[in-house]
Amino acid sequence: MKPIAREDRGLPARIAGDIGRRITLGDLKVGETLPREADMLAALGVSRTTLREALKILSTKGFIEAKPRLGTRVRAAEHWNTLDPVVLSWQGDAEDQDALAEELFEIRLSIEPLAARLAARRGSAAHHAAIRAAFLRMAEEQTGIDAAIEADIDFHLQIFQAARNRFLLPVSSVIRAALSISIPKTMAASGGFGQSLAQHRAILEAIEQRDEEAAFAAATTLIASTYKRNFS
Amino acid sequence: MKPIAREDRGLPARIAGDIGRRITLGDLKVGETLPREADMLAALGVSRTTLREALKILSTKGFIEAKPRLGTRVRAAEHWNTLDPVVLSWQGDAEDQDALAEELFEIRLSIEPLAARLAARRGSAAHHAAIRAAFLRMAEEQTGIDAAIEADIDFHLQIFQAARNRFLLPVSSVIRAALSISIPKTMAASGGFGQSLAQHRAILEAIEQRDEEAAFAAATTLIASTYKRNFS
DNA sequence: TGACCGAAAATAACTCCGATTATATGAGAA
DNA sequence: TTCTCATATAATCGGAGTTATTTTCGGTCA
Repeated sequence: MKPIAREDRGLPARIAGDIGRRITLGDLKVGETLPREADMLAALGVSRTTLREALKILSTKGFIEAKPRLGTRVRAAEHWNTLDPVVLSWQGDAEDQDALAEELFEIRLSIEPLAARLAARRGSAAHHAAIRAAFLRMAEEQTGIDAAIEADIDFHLQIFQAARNRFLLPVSSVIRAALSISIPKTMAASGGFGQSLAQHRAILEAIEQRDEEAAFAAATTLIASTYKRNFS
Repeated sequence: MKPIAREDRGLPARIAGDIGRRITLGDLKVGETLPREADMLAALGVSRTTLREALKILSTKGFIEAKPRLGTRVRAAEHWNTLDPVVLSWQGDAEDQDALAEELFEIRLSIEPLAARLAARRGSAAHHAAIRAAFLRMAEEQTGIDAAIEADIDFHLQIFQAARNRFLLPVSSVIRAALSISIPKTMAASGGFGQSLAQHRAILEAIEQRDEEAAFAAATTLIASTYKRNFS
């Protein structure tokens, strides 16, 4: 299983990350036209193709917009594809991380119960088995803290898989990236782990019994209490 | 105001669309390695740079994965960035459009009430005014059917703007693309328009009075009844 | 004299091209 | 079995020509 998602492979991706981070940090401001192609080539020391691919990446993520004669401009934050895990990792360096985490919880509180409900409704037996397997790995005493975190993340992802909704999957990739950051913080509040485990079990059993409402409610409880542990 | 979002500008984007559609249509199957660079160059009649930028676009949308010596492979559908409006438009040509529309309604039913609640909680006066303006344009008798649809879409988008949640915005761009397809169908069920208008008004007033629960409930009602009009 | 319209120039992104470099895989030998 | 090397393929490079859009300048009409 790969660590998280290293999409920083390749020179263009790294260049795109450098520029993207400078944008999220406010170093490059919205509306500003960044240097001309020729100037950036000299500054970065890469070839035109590499730079162009980097800019293409930023463009598909909604960060920039290139027009002839005008140059390449930084687009407003509302156009950014915040759900892209890579974009999220760029924003992870920004200073308003608490606000970002709170906004993420708002959307998780809305999405994860839905995923649990759909997983109960139309998840296959194989899907349910995968969820259970992740839970067992998580509950296993012997597993170390890192493996438990990995299993926790996998538990949530398997629920999204079981929901069989194509619009849910891209959201899950964000949640994966976010969980890998927030779970350790949650774990640190020791004693919370036992409670968290019981809440995970409640979700699992509701899904296996195809009790949609119970699954929805259990997921709501879990996210809400996780939210409280992180913000109070 | 721009028509919807013409991201088909540029030759690489068109090539990417051609290949992307072939993937969503199942012409190119998952796991399959598509032809070598050199062969595709000849088949498409474009330059290497153009093809590479097209493949880069597909890569950022999670459609393909390129590795030296192995070739470029089609990734599984669960990696696709379905929330990308462009990807949605590609899938619009696929055959299982009804299932896709149903999945979209599932997520809208979960997301839009949240957006309405947040808009009521922390939307500024300017945000609320923008929502009201969209509603008035929509209610105006004189406006033609096309303008009314445009206003309807704008109404929903303004709510997402007012919600001030960065993770909600990328979702809204999908809903915009989807609404432009589904609304005409809904409108066709004539008589529904009057009811729909009243439901929009209920959302607007709840938001303006900062009544979070009422806004949440009203949005739920609207989406649910829209769903029923489309699927029964 | 002032405002408006049209054509040309300037600028920057866009497209194309062929060569070179890096890397991963698989075959063959130790 | 393990290590090494050949090979196929994507990744990177740099340059030249093309296209599109804005700006500016010149002319015309009121």
